[in-house]
Amino acid sequence: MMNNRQLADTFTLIANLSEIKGEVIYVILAYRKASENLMTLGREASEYWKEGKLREIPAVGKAISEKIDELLTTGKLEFLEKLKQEVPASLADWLQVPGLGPRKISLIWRTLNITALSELETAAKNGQLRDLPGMGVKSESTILEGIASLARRSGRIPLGRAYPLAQQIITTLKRVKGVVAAESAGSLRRMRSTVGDLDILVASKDSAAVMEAFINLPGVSRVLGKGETKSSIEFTDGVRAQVWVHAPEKFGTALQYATGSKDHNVQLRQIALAKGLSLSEHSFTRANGEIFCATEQEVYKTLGLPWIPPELREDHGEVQAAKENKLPNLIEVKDIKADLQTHSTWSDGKLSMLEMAQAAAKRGMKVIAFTDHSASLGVTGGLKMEDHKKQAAEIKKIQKQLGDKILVLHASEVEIKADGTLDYPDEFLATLDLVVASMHTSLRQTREKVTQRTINAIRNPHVDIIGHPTGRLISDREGADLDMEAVFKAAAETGVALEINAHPSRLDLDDRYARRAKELGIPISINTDSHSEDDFDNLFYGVAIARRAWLTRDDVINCWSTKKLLSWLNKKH
DNA sequence: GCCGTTTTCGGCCCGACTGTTTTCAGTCG
Repeated sequence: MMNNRQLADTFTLIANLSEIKGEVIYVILAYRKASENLMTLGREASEYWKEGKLREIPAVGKAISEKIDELLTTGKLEFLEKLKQEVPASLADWLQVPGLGPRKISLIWRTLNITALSELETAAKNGQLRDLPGMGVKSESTILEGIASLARRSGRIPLGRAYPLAQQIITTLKRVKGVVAAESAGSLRRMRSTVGDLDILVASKDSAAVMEAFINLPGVSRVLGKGETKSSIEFTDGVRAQVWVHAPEKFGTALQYATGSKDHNVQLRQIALAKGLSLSEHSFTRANGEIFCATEQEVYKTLGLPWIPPELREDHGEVQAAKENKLPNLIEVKDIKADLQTHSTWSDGKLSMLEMAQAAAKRGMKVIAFTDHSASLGVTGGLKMEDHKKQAAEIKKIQKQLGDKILVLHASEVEIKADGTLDYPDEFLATLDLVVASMHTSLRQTREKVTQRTINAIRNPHVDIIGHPTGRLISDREGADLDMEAVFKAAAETGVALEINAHPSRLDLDDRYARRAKELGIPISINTDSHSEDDFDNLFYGVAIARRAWLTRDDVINCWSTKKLLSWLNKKH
């Protein structure tokens, strides 16, 4: 059975090959849109299919639902097979080469009759491209550089890497004379868990000075383009950044435009048109003049809408919600009062429990749970049952030192073992204040096995939270092949919380699953999984994912009062 | 190919930048 990612990949391939073939652009956009929506869907398309409700998926209409049906029924798609005979599938890879688009690919392929990327590289090196119509020596070297840059780049950039890098750039640009404001934009500002490149927007009347500073940032290896309003660069590690400079009085429309998403912006432009206005990054224009917006608030106000937080701007219902004044009151970092997964020197943490508790208290936490690993996770120095007596004694001791600054909970991150049992017996789990159950091993088990394993843990009467439920590591490994809908069903029935692990290499649950979990009334827990003091600052990323999932403070157990949290925990311990 | 408080047909993706050109086509976000 094909999963959402495989379906999305199929429709992206159809879009790419159709584009090279020369299909009308709107057909291609429709396939891309459907592909994107499949990727961000909180449920498997196969579930919709079983219910006969495929067309409830946004951007899936008659033609695409029929194709999904064929793919799920037979595993194949006649339409795609035919398309591949017209346009060799390997040409789709060429689109990844920066500077190469469908027109040039089509031209090169049809005239030189080559289809492999390696053949393209050879042709460029041999000077076979420069005589093609509309191409020259420069386009040849652009293509060669593009192929080389493709090899250097390793896919999308994790948010945890992109965000600090962008902050550095913003700090530098803010020091340039004439700069009034500088902010991140694009998917970075929307806080997607990975971003394609870094988008930055600057308000200044002196664009030249900003551009000069931008292309001279440390670590820049290539300047990909430099103009008056837009420039882009590539760093030695292949990361790309782009800056727009607009006059301060246009900053609102420019920031709104640059933040996207594309589909969100399309929605806004349509509302503008209905009001007789045309919205661009520069201004609103109408028959009798222009309206300039220095802030985003003014942009949304002009459209008759409340300001929409960037994390929601994915065209996932936020414009409709804004129209009805039903935008969620999104959770903020300051709402979080408890960190329910942290590690100390008792297992693989870097600091003592006292040091960790003090660091958490400094950041406004009222409760910290030490969830040092259980015994079977040997590499982490996991605790045997008898070790817990000593840990409990130390907690008693440090609690006296800490006073009422922060409450320390004696907990455990208990391994969900490959056979589906937990690392400690139930009688022991009952004695702990809190139990997080997580999987770290055998994540590649079959869907049935790994799903059942997780459900077993959820159904254990003493488990409070499932830690990093899918086990994914961003840009490193896919999560387990879980039947998430079955996992959600069990969690909804038992009231077990699912974690949004805030570590930027995890961010697990991701936003689409967290949103689905909320829909089903499942409590969410946002934890840093801290192993050192700096790790506590990752909370910000976890909250960002929660905001992308439309969560409010009521959805997240870490925001509850200590009293409410303890009474929730006491039911199981 | 999708979608509908203007539409079941006609919109939807438009502006900046580059390179190859002599007024524009292709790429990108």
